[in-house]
Amino acid sequence: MSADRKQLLEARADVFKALGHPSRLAIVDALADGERCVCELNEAVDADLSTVSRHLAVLRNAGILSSEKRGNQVFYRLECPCIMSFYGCVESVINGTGRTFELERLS
Amino acid sequence: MSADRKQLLEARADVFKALGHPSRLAIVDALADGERCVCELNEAVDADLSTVSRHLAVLRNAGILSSEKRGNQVFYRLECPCIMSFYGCVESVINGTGRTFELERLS
DNA sequence: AGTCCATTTGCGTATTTAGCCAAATACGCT
DNA sequence: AGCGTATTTGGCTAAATACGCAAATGGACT
Repeated sequence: MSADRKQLLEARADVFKALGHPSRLAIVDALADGERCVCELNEAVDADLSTVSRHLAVLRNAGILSSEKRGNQVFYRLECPCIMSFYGCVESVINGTGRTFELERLS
Repeated sequence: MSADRKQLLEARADVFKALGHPSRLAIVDALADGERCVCELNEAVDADLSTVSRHLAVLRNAGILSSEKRGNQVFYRLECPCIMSFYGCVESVINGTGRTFELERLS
């Protein structure tokens, strides 16, 4: 396997790894319809604020979120809303149906 | 957060977690155009056969792959090929462009 | 029963990740 | 400068994950 390919696979894996935690998916959901500050996200996640902050860092490092400080607060937003389009397929995996819903057209 | 929602988020996270490893993504790629036996997949992955076997188990448990034993070989296949459609968006996350390529139409 | 082949599993170790608390930082306001 | 609010970071512990080696399993064939 070439070094380039290995790098590509690692880069992709990092994105999926970042999505691989329920709290982080809750954060992504909460950002689906626009930016939120950390304190709002904290309410969506049922974990210590410091833990939420670390989850946010994971998502930001993966390139999934971007953040902007305004005044006292830090606002996070989805960098690539296309992520929301994963769920149809993910749900089909979960249900074990093999169905692909809307995304079928793309394959 | 309701128990149902928590369960949904965990189920989704399990799928992403399963995809969150470069060797497992290499396996998924190798299965993109049809089933393969373990020994073929082993060649695609540069790791001990026992490690590959465990990666396969992770993907199967997540519902991403299914397996069938024929003769003394085990064949794996992608249960939901729609997963391949994730890459456009994932690539855009990696590139940090915010572009969504083909998937944009779906959001 | 015995052998070969393909795959999985038991087990030990090393690494990574998640979580919390407490301390640090950054900003706005007085 | 000093205070209050918002967020991040240091440090620790517990739990989960990844890995290879060696042993076990299961099927096919003699």
